[in-house]
Amino acid sequence: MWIIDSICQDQQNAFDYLHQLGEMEKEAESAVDEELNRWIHKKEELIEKKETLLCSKQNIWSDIHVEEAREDIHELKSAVEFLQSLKLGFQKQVKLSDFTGRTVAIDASCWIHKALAVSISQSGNRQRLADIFRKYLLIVKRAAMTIYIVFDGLLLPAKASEVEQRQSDREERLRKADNASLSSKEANKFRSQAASITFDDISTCIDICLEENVRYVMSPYEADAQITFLLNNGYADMVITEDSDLLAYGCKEVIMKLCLSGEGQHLLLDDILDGLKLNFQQFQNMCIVAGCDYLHNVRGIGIRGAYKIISSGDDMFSTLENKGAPNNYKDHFHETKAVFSHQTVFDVNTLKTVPLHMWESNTSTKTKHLCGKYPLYTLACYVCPCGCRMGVLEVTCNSTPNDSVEDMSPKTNGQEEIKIHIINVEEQPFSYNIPSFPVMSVDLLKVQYTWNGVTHLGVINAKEHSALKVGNYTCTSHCKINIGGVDYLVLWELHCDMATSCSAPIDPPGFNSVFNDEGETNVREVQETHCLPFKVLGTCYSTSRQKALEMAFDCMNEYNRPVFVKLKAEPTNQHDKNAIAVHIMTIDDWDKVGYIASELTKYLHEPLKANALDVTVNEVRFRTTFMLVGYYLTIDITKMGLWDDTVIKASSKVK
DNA sequence: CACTAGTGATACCA
DNA sequence: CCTCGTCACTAGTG
Repeated sequence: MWIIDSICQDQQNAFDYLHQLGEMEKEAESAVDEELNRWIHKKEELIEKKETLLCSKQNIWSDIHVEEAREDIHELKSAVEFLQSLKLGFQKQVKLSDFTGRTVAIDASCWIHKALAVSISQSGNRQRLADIFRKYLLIVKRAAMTIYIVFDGLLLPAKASEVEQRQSDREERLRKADNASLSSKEANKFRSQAASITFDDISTCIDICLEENVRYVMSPYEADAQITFLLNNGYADMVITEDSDLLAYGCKEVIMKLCLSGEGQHLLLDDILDGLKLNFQQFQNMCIVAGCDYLHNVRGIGIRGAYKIISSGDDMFSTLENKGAPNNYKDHFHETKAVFSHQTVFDVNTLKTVPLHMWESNTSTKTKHLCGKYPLYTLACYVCPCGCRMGVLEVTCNSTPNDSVEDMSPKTNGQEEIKIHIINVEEQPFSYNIPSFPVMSVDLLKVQYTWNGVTHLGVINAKEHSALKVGNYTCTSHCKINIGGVDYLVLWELHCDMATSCSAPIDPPGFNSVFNDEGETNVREVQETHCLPFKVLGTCYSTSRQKALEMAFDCMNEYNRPVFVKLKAEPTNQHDKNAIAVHIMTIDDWDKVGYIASELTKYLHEPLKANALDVTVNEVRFRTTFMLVGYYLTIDITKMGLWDDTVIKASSKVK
């Protein structure tokens, strides 16, 4: 604008100026060009860098097999769905009590994750984690099963993109949670989705295992491989887990989807193999061909495609190449197979890390590295099978698999009994942080003891043996430990040779005799009755209802004490004059926990008035699906004569 | 038609 | 600083 003005006022000057401007523009242009070139160059650099990164990402897949195996889970779930669709009937609904006396290995991570999600969605913090974890533990204990809890091991460096993706997902959810327009309840739900397991959480759960005298194993890498090892070597008979990938590892007997009522789905690998007419190797191949992360499935090959290829008996690699598999597919396939077969696990007997299955002699060193000999050292914790105390063992692995753990393995078997004489106990405990695992720390006391006439240095758990005196002891659980370059023997479990006091576990309060009989007598005397389950709605409406139901759950499952139910019409209910509320009594008071579905109330009013209904608890169920977390109640309503078909239909339709 | 890949919605009563 | 969802449905493909 101003230039037009000046043209009008002084043409010559203006033209000069325009000329100048033109020169300036030229300069500017070349400057822009330069800048542009710089950026183009930079872009090329970045692309190059990105390619290098991508390349190295492929090369270091050994480090990330934990992440990748996670992908398998997804695919294998569809494998199970597929099996279901074949209607093989391999899956049976069972109760845990059917397995009394068996030894079970449990994948702890699914419980922790579930419990954490519940805790945060309910209260916004992690406080209830311990509570819920213990509940799960107790239902297995109550079935009188021997337990091995298996925790996931050290985290390996994960794929950068994967981690970023997950991180951003989590941040997105947290951002949603901070949205002010949401109620605190909704916000907590978003937070629960963003929650991730921390070392503290694991520590909490380990403490619970110790308190409950439950053996646990810290797996060097994946819990799944560790569990498979326990099963293959007879340390456990069966598995409890949420994931079906245990089947692909070769676990024979799996219980999935265990809920707090003690019910779950029971799977036998042999049934599945029979049904599919495959041997185990073929089954495992099928699972891999159907796709996992670092060995992505060939586009267009899903679970059925994989099944067809495997069951046809043709050479699967040529078939897959025809379908567009990349050249290196075969190599990657074998590497995947190795991770499934030879992943490093912890041998609870020899206290060494070993491959899940022995290596074939001609396996390349490179492939061996892929299965978890990589870290310089790892750690395994266990509770000795004879006693109840924890043993800790530091296992150092060399980076070359061949001379893996020979030097560092303890000379003594941790379960072998030794008779010792303690001659000196230091007064001041010191805290020992277990290397590479930040949360595990124990307070130890240094002691001197003689064994076979030779004096040794040892340590004892300060908490457990605070009042330990000099004298003769039998040690039933011990392991070697190295502190500041000095070897000590950790004496986990000590029995004084003179005293034989043994504190029995405390039984839950015995309500049984008082209540057990009367609840059932009424039902039995009535003949020609018909019992129908009714779902109770609105149980998650308020925390008071949830609290009452939680109490009911504990009464039924922990104390074997009956819970009484009654129906109560609410003619004064503002929304529906026909409303029928459901009340339960646990200890001494009636609590309203929900309502009968509105479409069913009309069938109940008359017999209710006539006092002709008998109402009992069918089940209290704890559910943890997305956005739906809490205790749900189903009641049985029994009446004289048969329920009408319309009622049966309507009742089954509810929710 | 059989199968796969991708997407979106999911919850709380009377 | 820190681990995992699932179902039902649809559009697309060979």
